[in-house]
Amino acid sequence: MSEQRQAESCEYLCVHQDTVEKVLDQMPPDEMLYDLAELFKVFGDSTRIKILYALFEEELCVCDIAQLLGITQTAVSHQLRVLKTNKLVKARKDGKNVFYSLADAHVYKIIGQGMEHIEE
Amino acid sequence: MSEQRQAESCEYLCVHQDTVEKVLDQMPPDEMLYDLAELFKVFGDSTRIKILYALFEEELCVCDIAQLLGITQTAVSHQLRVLKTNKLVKARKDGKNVFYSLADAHVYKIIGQGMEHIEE
DNA sequence: ATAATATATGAACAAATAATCATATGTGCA
DNA sequence: TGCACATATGATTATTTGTTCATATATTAT
Repeated sequence: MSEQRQAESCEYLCVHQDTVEKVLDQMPPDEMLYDLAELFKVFGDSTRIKILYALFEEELCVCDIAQLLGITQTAVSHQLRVLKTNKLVKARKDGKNVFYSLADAHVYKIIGQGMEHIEE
Repeated sequence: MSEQRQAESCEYLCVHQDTVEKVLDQMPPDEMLYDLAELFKVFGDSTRIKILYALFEEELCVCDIAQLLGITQTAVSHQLRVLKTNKLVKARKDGKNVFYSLADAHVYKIIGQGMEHIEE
């Protein structure tokens, strides 16, 4: 069926068939590219970026983050859930508080690379 | 005004004030974090990720990309515009064709870091 | 047990966005 | 000049998504 859609999409065939096939060979599976987009989507929101950046320094509880960013506790909780689901932060419960911290070093690296790009 | 919202956001002050202030000191300006989110938003769509990945190999014209991904030329053009606006791809005109290629090495690096994270 | 606080969650709403359709622009060729 | 093709663009629409509001859950102290 993918063949059909391709046929529809480009009727007049300017296409360099050999090039297209070569590139197609080296493309990762669709599912992986989809997951990758999903990951970047998580970074693609300023509230979540701010949360991640705040956690660069040290672990913070939900209410700390809310005050830090000047947004409601509810909004923070929702976004923390997104970040946690995508394994970008981890949670540590301590009494009534839940302290969040970065899950691993990839978060630094990804954000770092992004920073480099916009600083041009 | 930011002060007011902060006060509203956390009425019961579980907040560790010293920690919050320390983190606040080290946060980049809001505008930068906003730009950063905008950049990642561009990577946060599977069509655009596929286009970028396809361009890893070599430059491609619009119609090549359309066939490669099995989507319409119009959809490709729209997304290429987003990518170009954000300086992730550059265009080279050759007769009726417009060939697109990656704008710089950051694209590789950012996607590479993302890949590392999902491969776990 | 009850009250107070910290966090989480579900539903609803508003804003953002990606694809589609129709059409415009630009380029090469007869 | 006129036609065919490659790409771009504007408007519309359907979907996604972030916030808010109301409320639920969990923990501590009285």
